[in-house]
Amino acid sequence: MKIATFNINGVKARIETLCDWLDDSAPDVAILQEIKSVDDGFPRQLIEDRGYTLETHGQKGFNGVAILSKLPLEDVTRGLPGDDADEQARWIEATVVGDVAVRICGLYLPNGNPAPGPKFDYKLAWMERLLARATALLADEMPALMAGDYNIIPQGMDAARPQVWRDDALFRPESRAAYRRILNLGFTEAFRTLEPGAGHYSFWDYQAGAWEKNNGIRIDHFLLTPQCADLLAGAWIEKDLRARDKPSDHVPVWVELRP
DNA sequence: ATGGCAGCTATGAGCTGA
Repeated sequence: MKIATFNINGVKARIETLCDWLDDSAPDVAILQEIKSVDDGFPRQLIEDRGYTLETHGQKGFNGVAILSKLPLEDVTRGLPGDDADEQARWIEATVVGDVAVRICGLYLPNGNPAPGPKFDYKLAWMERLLARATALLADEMPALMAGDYNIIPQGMDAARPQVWRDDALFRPESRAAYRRILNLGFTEAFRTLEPGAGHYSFWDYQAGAWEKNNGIRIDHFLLTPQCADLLAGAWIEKDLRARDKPSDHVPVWVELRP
């Protein structure tokens, strides 16, 4: 089973890119972020025509996450537990029922800039709630993964120019420590586990020729529970998509799970 | 990453993103 996470930066602006990608790359499951659309505004028919079941958790204008699957989806939940007042659509869960059932959590972690400030506080508070959900997932002792745009540069090697990001919310010590606390519960970060080298990125800014200069960062990640890590057969970044017409500023990151 | 780009919005100049 091949699973991809992809921050598409607006489903209405990216629908042609998204459909071409589904046709060409054929993920069994796609976890999308920044759909920037309410649920009713999602071009559902184009997705279903391609054989996908679609579950969305949208919001007007910003944020918004979705899960697409060629296999049945069960037990869908929306919203990260822990703060009923949080209205930002950044979390969706569903169980994919294939040869083995896998709990899929799709996330769009807050950016947090400028730091310090209220947006940075929201990021860290959100990560505390993520830690709690991650702890509960581990306690279930089932194959499960949390994937999406983490807005975290885990290490210096995950940025072309790490010194530029030193004070940024994506790289500040508090952000990376919060990310490590989750990892250290016992999760496996799929890509880094299989690819120890530097120079692999999942985002290049639209500005200042970042793509042409390969001035990227790696901020889209798959975190696997031990039972899911046992199934890990591959992990890669679909970098080529960034060079196409009307690209997102992110590219898809993949894992393959094999029972 | 510095403004420069891109997408969104009670259509418009302002917000958000990373």
